[in-house]
Amino acid sequence: MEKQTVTIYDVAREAAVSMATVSRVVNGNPNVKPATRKKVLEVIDRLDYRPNAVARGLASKKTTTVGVIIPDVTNIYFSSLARGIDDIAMMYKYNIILTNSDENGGKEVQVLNTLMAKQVDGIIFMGNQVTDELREEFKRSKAPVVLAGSVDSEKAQPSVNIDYVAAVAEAVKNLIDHGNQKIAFVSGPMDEAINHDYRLKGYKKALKDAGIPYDDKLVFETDYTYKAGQSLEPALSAVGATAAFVGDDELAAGVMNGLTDAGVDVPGEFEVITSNDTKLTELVRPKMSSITQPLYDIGAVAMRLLTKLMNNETVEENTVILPYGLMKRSSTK
Amino acid sequence: MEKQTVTIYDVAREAAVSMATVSRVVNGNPNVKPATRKKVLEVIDRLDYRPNAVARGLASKKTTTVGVIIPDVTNIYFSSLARGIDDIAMMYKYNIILTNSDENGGKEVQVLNTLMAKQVDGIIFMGNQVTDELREEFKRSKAPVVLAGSVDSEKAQPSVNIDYVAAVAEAVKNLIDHGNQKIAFVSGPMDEAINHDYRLKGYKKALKDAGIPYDDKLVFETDYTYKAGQSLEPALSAVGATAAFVGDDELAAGVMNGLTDAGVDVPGEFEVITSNDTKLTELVRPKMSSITQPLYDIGAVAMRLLTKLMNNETVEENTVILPYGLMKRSSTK
DNA sequence: CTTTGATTTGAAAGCGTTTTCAATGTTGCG
DNA sequence: CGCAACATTGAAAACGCTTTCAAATCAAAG
Repeated sequence: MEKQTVTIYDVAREAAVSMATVSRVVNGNPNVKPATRKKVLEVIDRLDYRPNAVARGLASKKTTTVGVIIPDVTNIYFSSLARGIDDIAMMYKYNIILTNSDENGGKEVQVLNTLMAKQVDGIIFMGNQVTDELREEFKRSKAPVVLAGSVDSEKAQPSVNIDYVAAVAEAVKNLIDHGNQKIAFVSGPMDEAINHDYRLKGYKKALKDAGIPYDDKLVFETDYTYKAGQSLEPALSAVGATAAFVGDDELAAGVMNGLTDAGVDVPGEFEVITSNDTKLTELVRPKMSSITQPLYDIGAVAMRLLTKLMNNETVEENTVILPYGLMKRSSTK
Repeated sequence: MEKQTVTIYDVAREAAVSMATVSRVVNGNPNVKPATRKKVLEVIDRLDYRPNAVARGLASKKTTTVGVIIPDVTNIYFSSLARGIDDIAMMYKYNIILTNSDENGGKEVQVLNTLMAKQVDGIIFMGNQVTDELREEFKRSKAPVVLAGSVDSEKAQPSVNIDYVAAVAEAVKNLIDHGNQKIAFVSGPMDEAINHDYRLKGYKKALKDAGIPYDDKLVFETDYTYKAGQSLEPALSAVGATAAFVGDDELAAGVMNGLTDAGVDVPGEFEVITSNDTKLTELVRPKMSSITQPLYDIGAVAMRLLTKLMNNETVEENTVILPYGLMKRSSTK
């Protein structure tokens, strides 16, 4: 009992018109006499005809789907962006092909290629590192690519971000204003542009502005996991830090809980401020102070930008910077 | 400077063979003389030919993409499943079209239709409620549908889950064993099958086994948000509950933090046990005791099952039940 | 050398749309 | 009533691949 598929041809026959006409009514083309349109619509309804998007894609060279490369859906920072992306995509009738990259360069390139093979109309890339190889692939892509919540030091691609340097500087200044002199900088891999080119820069700037010498013993490079943060406590205490700026919320929750579990009072003896303002900041106790970012909007704006690019509309500014803020909760004084 | 696309025809011409032969080598068909294969491969490489998946999909009636309907990517329970799904999908060369449904029946039906229009080879559905309308759509779909971490009271679709009734019963029994008599049941909407048909059933069973009368004043129906949980404290105290079973981790974090913030000691004065064993359970303080579920595996197994269905392989059992456990952390005695 | 059977190959017909271009209908106006 | 101008329609050619089927080639056996 193989399910029978009804094609545009069937509709044309039943309605006694040509395929072209059916195609017109399906696509809302106005050049169809109302009476004809009605007749066709009735047949479509009666036969329960549904246009085959693949055939449509082949003929029109538009698939109305965009590729989204995400490090890990399970990471709430990125999934928040993804939610913004999907909502706007849906609003503009696009679908999302979502793939996890684990920030693995090889996998990213491979995924990018299959996305291009699938003829996506555009691509949104999230990830902390844009390698040269990736940059090359972006260039060769006929589908526009925009980066969401992700930086490329070369600034070759359209992107949507906040001003990380300023945000981190402000966060660190806040810590300094509270009297902290030894402030740890805790981040993911330092070979990622966002860490060495932006966050660290903001950190150094704040120190410099306050006349505090930079000490690389206070820089902790680790990976973005709760566990990694949690196990940082001994080291943090060892260098005599009294505060920390952390580049990721889950990581921050880890360092905070690690501290607390070791008997260090947060924020009494140690302040921590984090970066992404995800739900997590509210779940932990004490609640974490954080740089605030319009997560959903970063995704949404990136997708909106992509729609323009896909439409060949001229966009005034390719790299958009959204506003950030600082939210004081209970992990800082 | 429109980017030129090279087609199978170009390759055929350059290699002085027919399209059929090129197609064969691209698809790894063994009926090609090694020398020919080599020649074609060289041309493919030289021209940087990449097969157009859309055309391929039209011709072969297979798109190697599956649709995934998820309530909200931002919900870590579901995103954990999604991660399992994507990994296995990738392993079998499939891509995922991911769409958020917000558990909104209308949106689900609509999304389902666009997925079918896009000719996905299969569909994975996540959501707490399978409405009649949805069930109808599933039936009419020529692509197989499997439910992941989601129940359908009619059991009409293949699915992958744990034994919710038993798991909840065990969790509640645990609470009872600790001496609690008034145990709250906190869940999302009771019109969802998973709540009224499974979790509540398990709850009642545990009570009955212990000879404790069921009292519907102890049943709290709310939505799956942190805030909702947090604001439950007054009500919880009012009915004199000393423990709660909660159907969702974020919700549970909310009730626990709400309790704590109101000065109630967890677990000293009030125990809470949650359902999904996501990362969140470890982030909050006290850490939450939970039913454990193989989240990643539920997604992975669902996807694996789907690949079999898509291949028309016979599967021994359509509804697979994965093992659960109980993890004691610090929110219970 | 033939024959025979197996291996390789190519021609061409789809797959289900969109889109172009020409043909046909229709309307308004003098 | 005739004609220009515009509205509506249809025929057929793509789109880029897979797949079937028959033709061509080849190797081994007689």
